[in-house]
Amino acid sequence: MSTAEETDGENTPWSEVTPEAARRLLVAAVDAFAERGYHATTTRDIAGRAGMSPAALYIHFKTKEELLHRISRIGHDRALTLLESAADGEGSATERLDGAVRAFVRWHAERHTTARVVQYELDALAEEHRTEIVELRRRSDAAVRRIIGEGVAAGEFDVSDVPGTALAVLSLCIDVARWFNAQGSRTPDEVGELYAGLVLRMVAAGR
Amino acid sequence: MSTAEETDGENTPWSEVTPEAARRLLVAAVDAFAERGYHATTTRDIAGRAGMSPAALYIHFKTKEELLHRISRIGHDRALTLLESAADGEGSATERLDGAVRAFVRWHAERHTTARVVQYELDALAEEHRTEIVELRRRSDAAVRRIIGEGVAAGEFDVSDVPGTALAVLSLCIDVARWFNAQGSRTPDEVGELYAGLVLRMVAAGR
DNA sequence: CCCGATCCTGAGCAAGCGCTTAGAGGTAAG
DNA sequence: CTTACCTCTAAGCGCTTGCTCAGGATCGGG
Repeated sequence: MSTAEETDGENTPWSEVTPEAARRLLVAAVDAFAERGYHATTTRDIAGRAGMSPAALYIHFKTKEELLHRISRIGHDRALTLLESAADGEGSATERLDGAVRAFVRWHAERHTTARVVQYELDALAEEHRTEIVELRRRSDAAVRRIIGEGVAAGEFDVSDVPGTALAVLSLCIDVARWFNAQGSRTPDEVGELYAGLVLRMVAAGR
Repeated sequence: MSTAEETDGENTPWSEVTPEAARRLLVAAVDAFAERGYHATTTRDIAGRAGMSPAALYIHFKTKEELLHRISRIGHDRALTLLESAADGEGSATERLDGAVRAFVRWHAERHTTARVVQYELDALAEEHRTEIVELRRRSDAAVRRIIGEGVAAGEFDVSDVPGTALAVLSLCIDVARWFNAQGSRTPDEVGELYAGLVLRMVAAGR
């Protein structure tokens, strides 16, 4: 609904987009795409939310699809960075999996507007752009698989189907973007805490 | 992609839709909506897939949205029936949760075309239709919550946040519709088996 | 003052959209 | 045969879509 959630933070989300007018358009597009979906959003709506005329959009972006591509690319880069730095960090596999799930879930809840576009509008991308993004997703999958695999090797986890479990863990986290509501009763931190606990139970070695 | 997956089964999925021409249109709409999304699908495309002229659609359905509503209603009815009959069946909470997850996941995998429309095109429904459907979803949530709650009461499960865990279980199952691919390496049964195991670990009492 | 560069608007084009209408073709009762 | 009904099509209406283009406003350097 509002753009408030995107306008700050420890990491100034869209700072790589310049000039400022282009950033305003992009943030407006994130809101609109998340609210109604890519195909149901008109360029007039995006421009209107950014306080500009429809033609202004085409000074900064060649097409409506380029807007989606830039959003998707930046979002996937951020999500992948979160996962890989958790996977390659220090600590036991248990600690790293806990951290990865916590960070990934927090991002999907806190930035659920962006995440919704990133996770559910993949099919609207042009062929070449989609293949680029799919490669980023493959690396996300690999990061989670790596943590779980190392946990099994270290005897911390008991998992018979590592790829399947990694898929389920990612799937669980991603779906947060679909149901999370900022007005709801849970904060992003609480959801991260809950989910990290559930995931650790899914992989925990017997006892 | 194809309509093959929808054209049979133990329960003849769209048998309640008559006459046959209307059913053909509806099945075509399911395929098209699942493939490109509701808004990106044209009435000309739906009619074309069903081998009819664009105008034929309007003899059987008043609007494009009515098609989506009927698909969504029938799909949600089926999903809810699966969950409630598992929840109210016989056996321990463990057995019932296992059965519920298995059946719900199987449905999302086997009928992933339908499920994708049912789960991800809610926002495209008219206000009155969406509130009707949301009520069905509330009952799905209640069914899962009931099983888990009873398992906790019986000492079979150890769950501190019952609503949160029920939400996560449903979320995990629903997201199968997003990633499941019929050409992939896993059968619906295998996914059901894997997921039922993971869910039981999530709620299992210590040891 | 003029200059070019940058950013934006008003007006609008071609194409495609959801949906309607007039009427054709087939079937079956009277 | 006529008549009524149901199913479907050909044609197209009114509107919205993504996008374009000629030109206006603003600014810093000469």
